[in-house]
Amino acid sequence: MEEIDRRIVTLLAKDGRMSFTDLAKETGLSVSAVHQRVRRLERRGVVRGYSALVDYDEIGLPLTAFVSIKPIDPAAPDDAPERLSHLDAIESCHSVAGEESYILKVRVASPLDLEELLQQIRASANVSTRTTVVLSTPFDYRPPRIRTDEDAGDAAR
Amino acid sequence: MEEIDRRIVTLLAKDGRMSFTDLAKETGLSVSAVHQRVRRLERRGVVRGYSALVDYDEIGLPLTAFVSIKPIDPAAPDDAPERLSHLDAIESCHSVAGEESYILKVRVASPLDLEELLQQIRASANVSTRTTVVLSTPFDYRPPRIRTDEDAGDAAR
DNA sequence: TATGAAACCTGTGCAGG
DNA sequence: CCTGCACAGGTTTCATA
Repeated sequence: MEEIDRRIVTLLAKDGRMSFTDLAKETGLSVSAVHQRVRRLERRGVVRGYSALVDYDEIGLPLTAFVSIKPIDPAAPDDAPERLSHLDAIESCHSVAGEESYILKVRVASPLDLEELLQQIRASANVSTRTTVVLSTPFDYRPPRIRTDEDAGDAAR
Repeated sequence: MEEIDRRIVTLLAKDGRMSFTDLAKETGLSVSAVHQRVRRLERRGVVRGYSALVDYDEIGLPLTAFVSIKPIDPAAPDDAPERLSHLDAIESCHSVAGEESYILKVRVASPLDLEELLQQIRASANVSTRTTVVLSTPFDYRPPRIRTDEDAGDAAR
């Protein structure tokens, strides 16, 4: 991906509703050229979709927690993600290196709902859980800084 | 927030670029009514913004990690978030209950970049770090299920 | 890939209930 | 808080280079 595509993705990550007209102004391309590039980025999966960022307090899900899970039976096949995906309180599921096998991020309305969710997680995936409650969120969902080719050198320096 | 607003937010969380016309169709309201509601939701901060969801592998940041931090000097004033916000590899920063004080989610290009970032984190905020590397991400950024008023009872059951 | 022009569709403001 | 209308501006396609 080269410079202009990077710029487009950066802009759309910051403002997912930016118009093609504005993207064209920012990139110096014509509207149609930008249009083609955005569609291509979507098709290639560089841009996976668009989302409104929501205030979780406002929508009645003020309690966030990280839940690390570990299989009860380490010999059993690991299909935790499929077993957990029906629980829509789970926002994300990452397989991780370390003592536990997955880290989940969950959003619930109350401590009681968290308790119920943890029971569902344990029952659904046959795992033990370790929960870290979020107290506040100084920042979240910051858009990525998209690497330029020069950045590639940074790590080597 | 009542039913129609909830529906609008749900739809925009799933597709941040959905047109007002389509939102109107989905809600049964006129375009202008939807328009007013969306603007109001934005003004009230229920909708905090819009973002393109990006494939981090594709943009050259294939390595994700969770970094838990703990102050070296527990007596010092805790201004870690401000001290860390300039590091744009940090996507999110949550203050948490538990042994550590914050959990950061970071995105970098390589293990070497992760090493460098950890040094910067430790130096910038005078903290120790504990890092959990993400191996794969079965799912992420799932849109929330917005609570209906009936959901309020769930926890009590 | 790029462009400009044409056709069509949306966003937005306003008058009115 | 709703609707419908008007028009400016955005989106999308196409012919062309």
